[in-house]
Amino acid sequence: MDRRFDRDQAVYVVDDDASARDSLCWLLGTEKLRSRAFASATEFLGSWSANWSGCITLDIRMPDMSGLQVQQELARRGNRMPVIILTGHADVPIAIRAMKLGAYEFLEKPYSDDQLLGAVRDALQHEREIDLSEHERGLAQHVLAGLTEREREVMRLVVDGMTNKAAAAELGISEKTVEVHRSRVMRKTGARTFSALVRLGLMLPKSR
Amino acid sequence: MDRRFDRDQAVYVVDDDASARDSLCWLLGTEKLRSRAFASATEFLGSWSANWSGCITLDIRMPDMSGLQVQQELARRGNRMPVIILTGHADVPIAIRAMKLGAYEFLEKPYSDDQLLGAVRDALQHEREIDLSEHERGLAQHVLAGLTEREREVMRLVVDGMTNKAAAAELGISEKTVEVHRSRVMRKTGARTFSALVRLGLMLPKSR
DNA sequence: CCCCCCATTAGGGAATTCCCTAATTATATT
DNA sequence: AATATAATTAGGGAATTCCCTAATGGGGGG
Repeated sequence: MDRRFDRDQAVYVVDDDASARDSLCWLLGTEKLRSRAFASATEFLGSWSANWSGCITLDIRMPDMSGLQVQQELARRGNRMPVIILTGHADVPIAIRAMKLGAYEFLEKPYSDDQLLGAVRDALQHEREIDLSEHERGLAQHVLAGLTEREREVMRLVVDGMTNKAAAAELGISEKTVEVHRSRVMRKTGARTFSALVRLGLMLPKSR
Repeated sequence: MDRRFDRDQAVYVVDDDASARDSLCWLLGTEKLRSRAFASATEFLGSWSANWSGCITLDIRMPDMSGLQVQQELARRGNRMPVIILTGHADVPIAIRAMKLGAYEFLEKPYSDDQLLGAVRDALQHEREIDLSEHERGLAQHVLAGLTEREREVMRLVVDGMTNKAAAAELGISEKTVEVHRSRVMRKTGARTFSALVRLGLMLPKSR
């Protein structure tokens, strides 16, 4: 259920030029890097999935859609993989736009094998680090999702600083009930201390 | 004492070319934007202060130091002002490096007045927004700084989830003492609930 | 129809927090 | 020397949390 453990990284190669694709994938293969090739932006965006892991190499000049447009679309969809722009027809304004759109690296053809492999390795490492820090958030969301509606409600109030009594009054239920929910929340979330619960609660969708 | 209210933004113009400086400052003046000019990187870095507010326009090619080096130095010093690169001798690799160093905008000479003013306005707006969200952190740091060493110590432990008893054992002092420190911390910080204290504590320099 | 999950309430006891007053010692400031 | 601040400990009482067991009613699923 938790896709966050599909941590097999791949390099997603998007380029309309078949020979460029092939040589790139071959190069990556020699370094034991898994790659997957796409002949067009639409093909890539069509199969893209939010739980892919790795990085993307993107050509700027493609027939169906520019690489910058692909970047925009990826950003809109919440993509987390670093994007490496590879292009033979670059100028400064395009490079700047790509970087503003969040590109991780921007290489002009011709680039050396080492440049490319270095960029890919850095990107993969970067993604691992990003993902690591977001892993906790994911776990938090997961356990939080396992709470019942009422439990989340109670959690929100007590984490916000209310005493059991105040929360009970707020919800119009008995203090004893709040107590039960609260302890169940602690058990389900695995929070051993109240402060741990507060920290967890910061990831709750904000209340009122 | 709290400099965060010195919110007068200025545009800090760094360029070794006197005529470029002058025309830029004049242009900014016509739009009621305050500016301050520096004829060299060293002059600018020499007067730079952490509590300046506004944005920076930087030439890349300067005699004493390159604009990229200035960016690095600013980053090292924890500069928060957006940097706009203005240069007549740009190529793609330089542009990419500048962006990776965190440049907010990168304009090639000749640029239009509108381009420049647009970039400056965006940068100033951006800085205002950044600063707004960091204002709370600043306030937190401020109240936290008003605590004594011992109080911070106790706060760290209890916010970390320890009971008074456990914290007392950890510090080798009486539980009663911890109690006193704890309540004083609550009073000094203005935290009315424990959860508020925990949230405040998240801004404390990391513990063990 | 029975079983499980959810929400609810209850009693009771141990541990803890919260808040009050009060006192001692050391260090630093005036 | 007198004052102020910081750190320490103490007693006591009200409020709260924490943890245990126990029971009731409503919904769903098998």
